[in-house]
Amino acid sequence: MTDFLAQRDFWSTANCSIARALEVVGNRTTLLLLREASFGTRRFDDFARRVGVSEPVAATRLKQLVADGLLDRRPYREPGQRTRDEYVLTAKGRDLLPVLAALREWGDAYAVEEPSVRLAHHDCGAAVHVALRCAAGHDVPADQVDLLPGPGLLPS
Amino acid sequence: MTDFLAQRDFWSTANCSIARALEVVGNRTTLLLLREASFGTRRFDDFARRVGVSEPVAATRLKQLVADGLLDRRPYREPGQRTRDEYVLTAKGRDLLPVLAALREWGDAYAVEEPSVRLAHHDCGAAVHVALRCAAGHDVPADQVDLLPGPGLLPS
DNA sequence: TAGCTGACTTTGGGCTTCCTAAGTCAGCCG
DNA sequence: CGGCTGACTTAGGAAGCCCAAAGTCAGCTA
Repeated sequence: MTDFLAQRDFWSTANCSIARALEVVGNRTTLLLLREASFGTRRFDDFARRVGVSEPVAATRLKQLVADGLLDRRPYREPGQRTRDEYVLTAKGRDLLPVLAALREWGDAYAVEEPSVRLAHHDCGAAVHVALRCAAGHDVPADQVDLLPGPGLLPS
Repeated sequence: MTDFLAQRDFWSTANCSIARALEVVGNRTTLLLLREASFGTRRFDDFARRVGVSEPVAATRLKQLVADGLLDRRPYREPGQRTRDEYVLTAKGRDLLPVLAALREWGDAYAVEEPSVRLAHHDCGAAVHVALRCAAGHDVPADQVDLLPGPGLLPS
C-alpha cells in the first residue's frame, strides 16, 4: 500500500460505496421521504404534504424506495375504513438513519438558527449525536481516520 | 408536547435541518467532490476526473462549494511551476465527514460486494464506524432515539 | 517571444426531476 | 346505487443538471 492514496484514480471512481449509496438516496426527495418514514409517517398523502412534494413525485419516489428495499408497502385497515397501503421502513432503510442523523446535526450547526427537533436517548434523556468510533471502542476524531485499501483491492 | 409527533405538519416541512442541509449538499456531484476533498484531492482536474464529471460541472459545483463555505480556494505554488489555486476543506466542510462516513458504511453493507476503502483508527488500527451516542456517553440504538421539540418550537 | 499546460468558460443540446391540473379507480357511507 | 375520499396516474410544460467540443487566458519553459 506504498502509494495507496496516490493511486486513487484507480479506485476512487469505480466501485465507490459512497457513489453507489448515492445512486439510491442521492436526491433530496428520497432522503426527505426517509426522514418522514423515520418520524412514523405511513400514508401516501402525508408523505407528499410533509415532504412538500407533488403527488406524482411522491408516487414515483415511494415506488422506487420500495423497489430498492428501503420501504415495505403493505396493506392495513383502520376500523370503519377500507384497506389501504402503508409504507414502513425496512431494516435496510433503517440503516440509513445515521446518514439522516448526521445531516440533521450538520444542518443544526450551520444551516438553521433554532432546530425544531431534538434527538434524545430514551433511557437517560441526554442529547443524541453522531460519532466516529473504532471497533476497539475509542472515539475517533476526524483527523485520526486512516484510509486503507479494503478487501476489494487486496488480492492484487 | 402532548401530541408533538402528530403536529409534524407544522414543523416537518419548514425549517427542517435535514432539508436545509440538503439544499447545500443535496446532489450527488457535490457529495462526491467532498469525498475527494476528504481524500486530499486539491487540483481542479483531479476533482473532475476522479469524481467522473465534466469540467463545466466541476467548475460550477466547486464554485458553489466555495461560496457555501465548505471549501477554501487558495493559491499555492509547486517549485518550478506557476501559482495555482487549490481547494481544501474548511471546518464547515470537514463537519460533513460523518455524513460521508455514514453513506460509505451503508454502501459497504448494501450496495457493494467488496469495499475498496477501509477506515481505520490511526492510533490502534481498528475499523472506524459511525455510531449514535448520547451526551451521557451511552451507545444509542436507533430504536431508543426519542424525538422531542427543539428550541425553535419551545417558547410557544 | 512562441508554445505548452493547467484551469477554467462558453456553446448547444439531451435527460431527469419537478410542477400544476385533471383524470381514474376502489370501496365504505347514506 | 350514487357520492365521497384516499391513493394514486396521466399529460404537458418549466427548470435544473449533465455532457462533449471548443475557446480563453495566464504564466512558466525553451
